[in-house]
Amino acid sequence: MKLLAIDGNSILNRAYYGVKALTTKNGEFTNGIYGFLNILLKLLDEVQPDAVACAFDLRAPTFRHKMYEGYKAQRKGMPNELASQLQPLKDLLRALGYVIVECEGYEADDILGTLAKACGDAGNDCVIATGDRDSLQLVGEHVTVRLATTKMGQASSTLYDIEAVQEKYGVMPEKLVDVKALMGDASDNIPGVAGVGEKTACSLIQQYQDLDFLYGHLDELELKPAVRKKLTEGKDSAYMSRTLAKICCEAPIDTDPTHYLRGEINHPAAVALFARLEMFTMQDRWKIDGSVAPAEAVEPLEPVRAVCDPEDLSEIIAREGKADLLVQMGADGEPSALAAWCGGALFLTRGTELPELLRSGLPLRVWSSKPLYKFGYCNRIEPTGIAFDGELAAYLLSPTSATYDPLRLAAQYGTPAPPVKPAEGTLMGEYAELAPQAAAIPALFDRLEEEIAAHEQGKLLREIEMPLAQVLAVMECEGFALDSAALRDYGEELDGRIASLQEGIFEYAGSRFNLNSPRQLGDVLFVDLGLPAKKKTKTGYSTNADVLESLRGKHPIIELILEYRKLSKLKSTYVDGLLKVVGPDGRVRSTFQQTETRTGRISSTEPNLQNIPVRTKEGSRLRAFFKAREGWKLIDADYSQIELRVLADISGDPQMIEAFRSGQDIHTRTAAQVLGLPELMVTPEMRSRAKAVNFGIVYGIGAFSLSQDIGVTVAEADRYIKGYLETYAGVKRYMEETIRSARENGYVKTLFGRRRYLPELAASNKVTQAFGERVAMNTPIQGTAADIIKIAMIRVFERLKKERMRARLILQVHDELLVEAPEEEIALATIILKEEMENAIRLKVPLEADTNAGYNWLDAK
DNA sequence: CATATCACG
DNA sequence: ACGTACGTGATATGA
Repeated sequence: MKLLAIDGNSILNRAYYGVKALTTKNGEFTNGIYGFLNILLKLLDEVQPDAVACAFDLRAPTFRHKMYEGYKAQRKGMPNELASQLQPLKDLLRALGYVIVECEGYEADDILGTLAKACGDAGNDCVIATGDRDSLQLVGEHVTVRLATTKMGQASSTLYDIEAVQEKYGVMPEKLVDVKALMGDASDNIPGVAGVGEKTACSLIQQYQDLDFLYGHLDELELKPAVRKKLTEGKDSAYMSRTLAKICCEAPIDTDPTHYLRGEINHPAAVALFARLEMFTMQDRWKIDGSVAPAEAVEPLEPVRAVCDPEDLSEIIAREGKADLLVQMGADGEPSALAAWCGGALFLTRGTELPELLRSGLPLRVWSSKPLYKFGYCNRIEPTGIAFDGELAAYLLSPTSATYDPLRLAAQYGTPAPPVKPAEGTLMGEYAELAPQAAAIPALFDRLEEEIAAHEQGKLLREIEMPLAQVLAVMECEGFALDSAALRDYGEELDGRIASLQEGIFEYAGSRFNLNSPRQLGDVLFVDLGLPAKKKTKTGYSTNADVLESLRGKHPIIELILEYRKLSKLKSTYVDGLLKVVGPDGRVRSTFQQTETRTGRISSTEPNLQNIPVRTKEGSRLRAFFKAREGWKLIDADYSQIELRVLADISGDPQMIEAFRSGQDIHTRTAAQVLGLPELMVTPEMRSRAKAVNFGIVYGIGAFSLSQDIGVTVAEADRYIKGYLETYAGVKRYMEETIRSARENGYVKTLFGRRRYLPELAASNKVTQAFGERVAMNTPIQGTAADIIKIAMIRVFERLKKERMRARLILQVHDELLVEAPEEEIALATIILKEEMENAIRLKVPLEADTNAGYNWLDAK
């Protein structure tokens, strides 16, 4: 028998400090667990044990602690980020079938000692895995220690047997306690003998074996007078230290190694934990079945009957009056497979019935409705029965998750999928993958609905997110026309300019190198040309625009590099990037992600149409290539200062409310109010600083960053902020109150009940906490603005439909909507846009939207 | 696959 | 003593 005995606390500790910060998208810290599992995998591979015991400290005062109060008293408590990982780690180890050993009044060390001794006595082998050198005293004929380390995320361990200990310390393992008795151990608060360090202690024990002999013959031994004096004075301390250092080998635990044979894996529990920790690769490495294998389900569930390829699915559903659907959509936007839960049975089909089901208007609960709306839009069907979207519900419940997978969520919410049993005469075949997912859905939906209700997010889900899915679907189908030919020409122009800039840069540099490599560029600028380096990154010198800007005028190469950067960004990301994704009909179709951001905004991918250049003249030329179709125009409408208006509303600050009601320019007004001047006296510089402060306030301002932004001293920036918060005392109160309530509840929410959890606030790291506070201040503002424009989008969509217009929404850019309309509809569509945006909700201040029409996006802005 | 950079609100 | 504004996505380099 070979037993692997693990010092759980010590290994977790090593793992935590050895693996860089790692959190789930939710902010839960996971680096210690991750490192622990890595080390464990490695150990299992190296040691090939028959049994494994994982020992952990209990928080209760320990046996040794009681003997000497100073012991470990000063040892710093675990940081919160580590302590929070202990319980999930233990749960996970248990789920993986390992036995956890804890013993009231004893430390993990003592448990290891007891196990090692019992193994040795019985002639079994014991390998101790720890990060702590204390355990080396346990090494013996049958006992070895593997000292684990994690360097740069790489797990490795060093093997210590009797020979290795002797080589390293020059004494037998069991004498290490005597060495420690003399030298002490600051980290464990073992005093030792004052003035005796490692060297002296080792050589004394090498010569005289142990404490008893040393003190028994102290007068006869040849010792330096100074050493003799120290030893004499430190005798009591030495003996007490030895007691403290000696690991107890008689903890009342089960020492039969067969007790520690690995048990059955609890797949559902493991899946749930791995999902929560977002360790999907790790889950695979532990060979955990993500589909929650039926045999190991916590409570065996009745298998559900699956009927494959029924001919009359629509009839069955019509009879039942409702169904839960999981539709697999192909790349072409057509359904490739469909699973329907109806009347307690599962029906699997190829998806040809989807049109009929969508047309029926029967209440359907689905996972991800947007693809269904897209399919409907392409096939001139308006699905009216979609009653619940599980994916959107899961997003609202936890907007920080990385993915929303029904099986993982079912595991997380404790609603495991029942096993699926094909009905007689049917073969699962191509549904093998869909069926287990579909089986998870009804119970998960029920659970999600309960949770949504408990969080009071029913309106948010049903009146905002779910209707929005249809609006986004239509926007994705419509796309945005791009003048590819003109864009290609522009690309060629850019190529020419980029090439000549590059030549100029190489000329100044005196060498040719890869200009796109910040590392190579850094070497050229700060080594070859000897320019002063401003900032460093992890990998070298920073060469970002801020740095380059500050070097302007120091060398003519700088200007060229800035220009090169600007143009090559335009060429590669926008010209080439967009040309790559234009459809055969000359339109680009973005995907709008509705479950991506932590604040409730939507995002846009492949291509991202929410970051098309506009701030520089050169960049905004790109917008001219985005155009309306023949005979149509674009209407652009954007909210004016929506975030500040939201802030005025939720803070209720009378000054700020008055500022917006007055209809004056907000930044000028802010400058005037803060500085106590009439608005006419506000200079452009004052206005621009006030504007920066306004922005800063929304983000959770800091004096340092503001000073960077507007180029004043930190002290001056600090004065601006103080002045601002004095003028708008209601804003100050809001910020404080929001943080307080975030600490109390663990989350912040928007006006419409959208939540974001903030585990960062509980971190022990000050920087992390400060970040949590800024997020707490910013999220309700950004999130409420996101809620509002979503409402506006739904209203615009509905109005255009009701008025039977051909105009349609094609894009949203956070505070801006773009409508494409036939020329004859422009006037009406413009009014509709403006009205619906400004009236989406009634705040304490008016909402304003500015509109503009044009043949391309540049003109319309 | 991580890092640096830069485009947007 | 330290790090430094909120939220995104795409591209290129280099380990």
